[in-house]
Amino acid sequence: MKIRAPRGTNDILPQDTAKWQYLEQKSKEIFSTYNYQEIRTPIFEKTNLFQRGIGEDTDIVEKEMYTFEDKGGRSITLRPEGTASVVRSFLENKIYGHAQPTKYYYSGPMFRYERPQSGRYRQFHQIGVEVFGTDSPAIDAEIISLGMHFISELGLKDLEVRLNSVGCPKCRADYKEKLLDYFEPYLEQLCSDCQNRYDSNPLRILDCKVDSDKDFMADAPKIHEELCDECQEHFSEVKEYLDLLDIDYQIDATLVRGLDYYTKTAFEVVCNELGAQDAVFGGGRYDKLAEEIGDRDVPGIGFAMGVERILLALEEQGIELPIDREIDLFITTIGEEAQKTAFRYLNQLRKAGIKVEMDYLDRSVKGQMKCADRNNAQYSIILGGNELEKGVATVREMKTGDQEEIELDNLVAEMDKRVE
RNA sequence: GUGGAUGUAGCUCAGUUGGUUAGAGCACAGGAUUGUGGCUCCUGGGGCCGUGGGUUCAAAUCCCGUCAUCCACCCCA
Repeated sequence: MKIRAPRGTNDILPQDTAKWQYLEQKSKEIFSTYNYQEIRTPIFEKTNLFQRGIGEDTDIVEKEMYTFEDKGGRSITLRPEGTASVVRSFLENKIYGHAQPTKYYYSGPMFRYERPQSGRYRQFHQIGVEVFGTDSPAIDAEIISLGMHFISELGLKDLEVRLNSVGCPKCRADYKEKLLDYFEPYLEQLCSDCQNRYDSNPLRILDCKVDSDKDFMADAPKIHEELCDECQEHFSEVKEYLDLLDIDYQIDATLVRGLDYYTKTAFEVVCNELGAQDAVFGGGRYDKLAEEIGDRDVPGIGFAMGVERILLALEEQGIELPIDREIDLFITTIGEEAQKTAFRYLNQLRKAGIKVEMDYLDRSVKGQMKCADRNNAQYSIILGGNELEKGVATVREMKTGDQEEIELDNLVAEMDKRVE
């Protein structure tokens, strides 16, 4: 086979699409009980939306975007995440003029040019939520609770909520100074990556895997201890609301969002069975993002969860989603005349809403029965010369092997009664 | 972008120090049972051994390139 799916992309085949459908349907159900509504935005946007919305200095923008020029000479990018588009839409459609808050959810494919590995693909899928128009700490707790509600409902276990606050531009700038001062004498001892981080993104030094064991790490200043009064207050209220909901969490000082418009709450929910890419969902508050993209000061917060990662975790934990793979009946025929008669009944049964299948490959009776079995048919109908002569069909209940004859004229009505 | 491992049947994998028609289990098809699934037995169809080059009398096996997959780093869902 010469032509293959591009690197990092996956076909989702019927045995899996059933799981995807279940997941999507379940998420919609739960999100709507929290009064979140679906929003659908384009899968591609103008490149500068993401440059502004995610940040020029991020890896995503620097090296991971699928960017191309369209025939009109515009620079277009396949969305690498959902938030920027949703914020853009919120501003463009002037939703801020409506009563707030606005609570959205979305789901769909995202694209990042990265080396694939477990739980990471070039086309991957996220289900996410965004809330605009309030900076209430209750909403921060609500979306964490909402995400946990959803994945717990699926049966996932061994989940850990990690929580931090990255402050606001003001207190974060002060903190950065403190951090730089602190690390300056140790600069020589840091790994080469961290020496770069010292200039580009000092907060990242804190969760470096290479340097984590070095003794000076433990005493580095923690951001959640250096917040300004407002951010401190917000953070403790988020914790209070989470406590009210009995949601366990761990404060994680290494959890950061690099950019200036990310503010206050940052969180991540990890699953222990997942290996290196262990975040099932993650998000945070971005009170300065709307200002960056548009010119409105609108607070926002959201999370995104990785559908592939959820599926992976479910598999690791041996959790079977309740998926119905049965058919109601399978029609087995003997001879051409029976086959044609069956084809008519097949049609009538289907129109009555009964899930029916038959053989199209001229298989032997035994082969057709096998087929019925493989399809998990509840009943199989046998139609041959004997039956045609008597004007009946033999109906076999597959589980018990019990058989009875039913008048062809009553077949649809009788089967309708029998199937569940 | 960096590092490591791996590519043989639809799937999981054997394949000896290079040696003649490349194997097994599962799956699939047919039969044992003149018209009846699940168990058992028999038979059968399926492979450019990822791909391109090289070494050799001879390559699935050795060497190099390339593509892909997996794992990890970076970063993130």
